[in-house]
Amino acid sequence: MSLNCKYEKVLEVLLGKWKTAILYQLYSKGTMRFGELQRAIPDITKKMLTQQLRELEYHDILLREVYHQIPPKVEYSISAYGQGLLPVLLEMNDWGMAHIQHLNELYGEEGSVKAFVSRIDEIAGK
Amino acid sequence: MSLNCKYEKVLEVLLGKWKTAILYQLYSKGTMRFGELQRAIPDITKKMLTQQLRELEYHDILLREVYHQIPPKVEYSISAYGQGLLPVLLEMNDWGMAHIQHLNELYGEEGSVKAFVSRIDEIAGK
DNA sequence: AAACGTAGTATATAAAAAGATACCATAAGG
DNA sequence: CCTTATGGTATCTTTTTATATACTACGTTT
Repeated sequence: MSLNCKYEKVLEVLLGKWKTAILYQLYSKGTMRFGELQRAIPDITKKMLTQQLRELEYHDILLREVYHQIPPKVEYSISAYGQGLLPVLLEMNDWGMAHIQHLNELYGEEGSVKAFVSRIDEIAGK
Repeated sequence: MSLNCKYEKVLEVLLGKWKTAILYQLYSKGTMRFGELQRAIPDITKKMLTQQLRELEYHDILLREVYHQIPPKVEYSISAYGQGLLPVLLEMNDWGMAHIQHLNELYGEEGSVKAFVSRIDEIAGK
């Protein structure tokens, strides 16, 4: 078996409450400005958006282009390297959708978070 | 594009500091007892181990078999359904290994966490 | 009768992540 | 000369996660 724990690296790259939403926007829409991203992702703060963008940029998933003008303009997009992550995300996506279905079958519609918590309590015998 | 944010579900399943290690053990070794898992994963506490096992059990990734004897014996293994997660993990694994390599090329060997932090600071202009 | 082994639970604490809010620089437009 | 727009940063508080440590149940062994 060639599973050697390195898939954790993917988790590291995707880790953070907002990465999913950011990547979804950028993979779908191509290029977006900072403010555009912020408007597209309700409730995210500038701080969080900046932080998560920097982390993705560090991992070379994102490209950041600064236009030196005032008011400032900064554009974000998926890098060429970052495109290579897409197939992985798509496979995760497929499994994820099937899993939501599976959880419904196991625990019913109301499911997801609510059922999750109470099921945990139940398993724990509370 | 069929990326619709559901890959987040995989993250949810894999979320938690110790899930990676637990799954690694169980996918590799098949069936393990509670204490065996604890010994195989240095530094994990019983509390964390129990919690993470329960979460994986909730998601039907794991099977928990209780032998009613004293001292107690409880065996954990990957469920049939959980086997379906393996291809996803393997693909994540492949990308992860390549990514570690990519980060080395970008930032050098000492890299990973240390370089990560300082690079973030650098990008942030500190 | 006390100690051991197993698979936990309970409770309190510390550390990490996220959120709220205020602030900054600068040019253009009124 | 005051306001607006943009893309942030700084600081503090709250929430979420993880850790440390002690405790339990019970049959078997010493």
